[in-house]
Amino acid sequence: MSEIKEIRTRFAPSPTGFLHIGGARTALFNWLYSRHNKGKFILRIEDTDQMRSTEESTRAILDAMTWLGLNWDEGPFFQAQRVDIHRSMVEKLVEEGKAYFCTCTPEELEEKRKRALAEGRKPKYDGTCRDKNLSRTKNSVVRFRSPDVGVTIVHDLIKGKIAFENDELDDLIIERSDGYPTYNFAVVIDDALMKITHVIRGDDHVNNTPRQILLYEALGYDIPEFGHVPMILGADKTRLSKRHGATSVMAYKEMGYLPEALVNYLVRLGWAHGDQEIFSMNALIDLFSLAAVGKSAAVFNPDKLLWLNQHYIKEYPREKLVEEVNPVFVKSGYDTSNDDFINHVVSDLRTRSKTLVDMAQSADFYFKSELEYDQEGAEKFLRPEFAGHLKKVAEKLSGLQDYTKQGIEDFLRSIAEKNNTKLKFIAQPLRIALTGKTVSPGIDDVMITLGKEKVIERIERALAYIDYK
RNA sequence: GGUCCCAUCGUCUAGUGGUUAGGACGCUGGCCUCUCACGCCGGAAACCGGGGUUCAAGUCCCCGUGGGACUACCA
Repeated sequence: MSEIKEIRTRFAPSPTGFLHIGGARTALFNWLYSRHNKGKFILRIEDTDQMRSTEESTRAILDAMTWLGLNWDEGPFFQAQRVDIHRSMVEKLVEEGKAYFCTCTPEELEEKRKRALAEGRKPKYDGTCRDKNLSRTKNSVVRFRSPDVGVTIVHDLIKGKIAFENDELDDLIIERSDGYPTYNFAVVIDDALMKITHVIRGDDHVNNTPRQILLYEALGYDIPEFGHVPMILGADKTRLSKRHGATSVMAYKEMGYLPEALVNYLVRLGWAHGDQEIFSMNALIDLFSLAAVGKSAAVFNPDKLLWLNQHYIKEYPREKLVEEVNPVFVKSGYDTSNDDFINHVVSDLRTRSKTLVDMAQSADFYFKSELEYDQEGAEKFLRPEFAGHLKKVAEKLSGLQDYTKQGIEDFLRSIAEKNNTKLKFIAQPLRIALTGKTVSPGIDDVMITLGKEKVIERIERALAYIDYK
């Protein structure tokens, strides 16, 4: 009986910008895999690029993770704070003859690379310093002595077996002249020391994997499992970027998306469970597996995300939806102090809003004290021939006992009947009078939400408008 | 250029040798109806090409083609 190892995954973004859609999905897959296996999810910030890393970015990434509900069990660890460890490992490799100092300048390297490319050779390091047995100098770097024979096999959980000829791999730099480790080295050290069992990341890293495996071996570490998830592409099938619209997770929050919608959308990009489209977080934790992750790149489809968002707005528990939309209402300048009123507004609009921002926009008439009438609608329905109907409604409304959806509908229908007209010719003028628009929630719902008093007030104002005209 | 990955409707995908190739978004026809939505019913829409293997191939193999990634003292 073999010992059962705790599953440990990690998300290791570099803080050089916001958390984007692709990174979020990678984080999500890691999170789900650890949760499904009752393991641990570790967050590590890869900030060894001192030039490009910022604290704001770190903050933004953490915020976005939190918003999505991707909580971490350990960290955030900061790679730059671990350079002493990395350096000591570099030292160890040098001592063991598995790494060496190199004094080739970037300019020389660039020159050689260009020439190799021009002559149709592979632009890999030519080993100039490999056997010179140099020692550290001011601008020296440390290179890994990569084996030039043999084959390195990556057993990828998603893509299967991938073989690389070792002579394709060159002696990569593991420590830069500024003393900081490079990505391929630091990531190996940290993953090994943090006991990461499953490295799940974008498939732009597959070509790095054999180098990293060689490093694991040189360092004497156990090699983790790898799973490379396909990229997310834009509509033109190139790597997703700003050109394709919003790519920042938090931008979607600003646009009125619900985190559940984004998570649900993201998980379905590359992963499927039969025909199922809608997944709660708990369902995902229960069902997620790397075996069901597809191998091919996926195109980001904003329309489907929008549909999911609409779905979640429709299905959210009302209290939760009210909570989510409240800040958006406040931002629009609406008075949200009356809970009962807001509850009604949200109920009226939830089946006709694709985003929270959308909802706030169409909710404006509930909060305005003076309505502006939609021009076409007013011309069509705020006319003398409908004034009588409106007047009747206003007059009789105060006496209406059954102020409910059904009661109001019966009431309006009876007025239509008595005036020998269709409900439509009562409802439409009423709609303009109460909402200023030709499009709104059901007129009965609007009346309930607004309350008798405001309804009568707005009808009177509309009547005045008709007279004035 | 080299290395590596990928390939089912426009898009996301189901499919693990025998299916009328299924679902979803979008598009579209209809129903419902006080408008708009929601909801419901229906429609158009796909196995990149060529060779094998097999009684049988979207599914396995090979070769093309197309797309993508990497090829940094970025991660």
